[in-house]
Amino acid sequence: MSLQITFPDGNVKSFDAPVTGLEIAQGISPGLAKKAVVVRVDGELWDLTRPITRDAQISIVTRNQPEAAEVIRHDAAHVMAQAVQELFPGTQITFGPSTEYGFYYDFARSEPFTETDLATIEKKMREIVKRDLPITREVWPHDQAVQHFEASGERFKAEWIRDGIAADEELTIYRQGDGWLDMCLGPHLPSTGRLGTAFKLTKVSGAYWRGDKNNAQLQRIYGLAFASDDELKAHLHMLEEAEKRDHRRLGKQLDLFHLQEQAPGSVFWHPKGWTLFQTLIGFMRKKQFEAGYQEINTPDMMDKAFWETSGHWQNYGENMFATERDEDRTLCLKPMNCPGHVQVFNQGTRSYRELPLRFAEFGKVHRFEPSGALHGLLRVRSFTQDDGHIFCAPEQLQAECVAFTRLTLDQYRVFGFDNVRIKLSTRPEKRIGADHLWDQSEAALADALDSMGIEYTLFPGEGAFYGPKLEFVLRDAIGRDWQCGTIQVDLNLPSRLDAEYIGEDGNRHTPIMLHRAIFGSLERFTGILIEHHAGSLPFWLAPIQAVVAPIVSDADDYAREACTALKAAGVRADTDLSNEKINKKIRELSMQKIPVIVVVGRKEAEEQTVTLRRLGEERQETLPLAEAVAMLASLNP
RNA sequence: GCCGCGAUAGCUCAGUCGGUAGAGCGACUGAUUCGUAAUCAGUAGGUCGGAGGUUCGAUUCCUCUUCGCGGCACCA
Repeated sequence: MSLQITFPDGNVKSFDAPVTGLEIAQGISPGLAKKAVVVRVDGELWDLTRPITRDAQISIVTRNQPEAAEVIRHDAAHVMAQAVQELFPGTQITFGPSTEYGFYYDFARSEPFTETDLATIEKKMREIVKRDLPITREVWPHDQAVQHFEASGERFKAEWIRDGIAADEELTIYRQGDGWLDMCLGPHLPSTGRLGTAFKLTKVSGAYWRGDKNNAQLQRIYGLAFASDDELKAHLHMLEEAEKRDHRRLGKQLDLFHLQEQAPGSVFWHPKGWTLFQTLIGFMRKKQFEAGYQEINTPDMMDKAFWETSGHWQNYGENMFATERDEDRTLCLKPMNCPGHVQVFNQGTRSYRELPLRFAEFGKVHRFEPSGALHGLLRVRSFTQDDGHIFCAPEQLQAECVAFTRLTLDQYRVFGFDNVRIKLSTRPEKRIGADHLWDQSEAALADALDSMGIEYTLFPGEGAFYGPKLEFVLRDAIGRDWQCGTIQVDLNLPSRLDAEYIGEDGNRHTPIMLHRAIFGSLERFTGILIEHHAGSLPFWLAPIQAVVAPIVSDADDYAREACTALKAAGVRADTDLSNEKINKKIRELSMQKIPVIVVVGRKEAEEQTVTLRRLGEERQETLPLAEAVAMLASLNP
């Protein structure tokens, strides 16, 4: 027997007998063998100890390569599972994959794991790493695997093999040391010692077996794992930084808003937060006016019967708030603005000449979100949408999509979001509306993007039952994605609510309706904005844009004068006349993320000048008061 | 909604193996007027999330409950 192994550099080596990746690596250099994690065999990742029995192209994957991290993380999950079973006999293993920065493993155990257990488990993991147990791959027949797991009380594993793995599929078992084993696709490291030390257990939580809430509740333990200690350290540092920009923390620190238990999921906006909120609305109001929208306002509560007609009660009634009064009618708080907008459209007789008709509303909607889903400003039960509905003829669809996409991307850029991705979701299995309308609608969305040369990702079957949609996903300063804007074609609601217009041909037609939003939820967008900028909002958005800080109290009057001048020019200004040294004032105002500190001392008062210090800069700039006022005022839109 | 954890001064947090609580910052008062990230001193401030229970006595132990946090599920 002879086999040819081809290396990445094109070199070929012959072997007389099956050879493992580890042996090949050792043949090259002991250093390589030590750094090796897995071996790539004809594009597939294999265990280093798995014999290669055929001609193949191979490359040794070392731990500093990106593919290695996943193997290391997956191994960490297995080592953790073994540690848990050694420490807590009777705990069942289920499933434990690698994640973006680490791993988790779901366990079934009647007693809950506590935070202190994490330290114990982690210690045991380090012990298993030290034992340097060999990890070996075995192929088992299905029956044997089912029998084994059932005999050892691993009912979840047995179920998974019975239901989840086809009989003709190869079933691999990974043995860690003598006693412990798990069913797994692999690949794995040759021994537990290679895992290294760069891992850390982070949290314990609940999870449902196979992700279904009707199934058993399992306990999930999360951990981080990296190829090197430095990477782990860097990641922990990053997490700390992310925590510092948490909008809930900054909301308190910067006195923007608060939440309290009497109003779960609803926001108390403080003056500064509301200023920011209103600045966003004002900005969008202006942009939408320029884009041909007419702003309207529709009722917050409407008869339940109306929501039955629109179909919302049947589909989403579970999540709607309804009144309870001694009346023979029930009113519902609106979860969406669209039915109201159709009512405005329906007043009078509409002509094709009026189309496209674009309505906008900064409407506050209420949705009964599950208690466990609430999260600061990002997931609330009452929120304000920058909602809009466009009523148009089919042939106007594409142009409207183009206009909206342009408007949306322009606005995001202004807010500092340059990285925006677009998702196009098309017809699902269960849907209403004729296929030719779906054809037309999907084409309108796709052609709109193509005509602008904008890339997008297709999500077949992910559209709403009433029409296809585009979704706009923002990537923030630390790489997190947020879906905000959307435009959705609605082939359902107009006819359901009897919307009609008289066409050029004199006949009645049902308009096509587009739902669209750019911010989505203003509350949520505000939260995203706070986190994206880590609280240091750009000048034009900052609730307080400039604070005049006198150095000595002799300059207080001049400080007031300067502040008045700034306010008169439309700058959101304030004074800091506290009896503190300028050092303290600079510190406090910097921590409050005030974009511009206007320092005035005796010299400035005499010369009618001001000294500006911008947030995050030590550079100072002294200039005449009038000039400074004009300059700062010009920064506002 | 589910699993787990938590709730102490305006904020951040310490504490009490059951004997009615402390710090720093902030607030207030006074002194200080000091040119770019914390001047000094003093004072006030808490039914220890809510309701029940055990106990001579509960902020501490138990039960329920509300809200929050971390995930899971959900997100029209």
